[in-house]
Amino acid sequence: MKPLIHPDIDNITVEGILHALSDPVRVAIYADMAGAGCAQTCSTFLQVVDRSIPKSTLSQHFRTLREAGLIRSERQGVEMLNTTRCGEIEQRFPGLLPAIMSAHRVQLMQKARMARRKPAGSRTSTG
Amino acid sequence: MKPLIHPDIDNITVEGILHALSDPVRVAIYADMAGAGCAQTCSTFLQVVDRSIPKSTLSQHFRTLREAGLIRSERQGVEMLNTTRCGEIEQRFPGLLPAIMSAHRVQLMQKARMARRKPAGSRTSTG
DNA sequence: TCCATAGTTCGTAAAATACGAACTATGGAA
DNA sequence: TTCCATAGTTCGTATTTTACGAACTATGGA
Repeated sequence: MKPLIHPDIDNITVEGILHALSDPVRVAIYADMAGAGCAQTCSTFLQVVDRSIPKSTLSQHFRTLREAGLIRSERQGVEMLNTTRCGEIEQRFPGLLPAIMSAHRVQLMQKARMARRKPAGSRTSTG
Repeated sequence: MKPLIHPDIDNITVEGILHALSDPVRVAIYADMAGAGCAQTCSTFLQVVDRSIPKSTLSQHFRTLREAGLIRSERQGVEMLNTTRCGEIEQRFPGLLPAIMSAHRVQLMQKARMARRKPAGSRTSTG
């Protein structure tokens, strides 16, 4: 098993962060993790991401988050404990993650409103 | 020629914005455009992005920015005038774009510092 | 030693991206 | 009107990235 890669704080890039968080599954994972306040295992997120996502795919998503510098993963017995690196990133890119998380919440709330308005799976046609 | 697609403000997603700005060429274009204060043509950015980038590729980048809702493009005679939609987006996702642009500037400044420190094209080895 | 659990890696099919060639739309000159 | 130049788009294809099942690795416990 190859050792996990955690980039040094100075090698974390804005593009890497944005790319990592531009995927709905990953941003959901990250948001949940940021809100959790304590380290969480990978499998925890099988519940967060309600679709039954293959664990190989989930593993890749964690790798992407890790190599973008967003999270730190440490083996703890048979499982893997993940924590966000938001403190470090806040130092390097002040306000970036809070703004993304805030925007993410705005979007979640809007989605919830839309779902309440039109129950079945219909979408607005946007030319 | 198909009509240009500009998503309605309510259909602009955080993921779409992050994806669009997760490319170094696109974020450079967007940053320049946001700083310009007036509409700019596509070809303007051939200078901003110093690499000689093919115009088909540049066109695709503009399309990505446009369809993510970040910019608005209007034909003006023989050329295309582009403006950011930062006002609208600020309403929907307050603070998101300023934070990304700020982080981008931090990164540019760090790169400039590094380049001054080590003139030739050498990079830090980050395992 | 054997098994279960948690996650990684590999192989391959599907999707996204880059870029040259060909095309479209507009404006100006002959 | 016809022809040409400019600015940008679209198409075709090679390359890169991503998704996911199958096989593998690492740890803990019976």
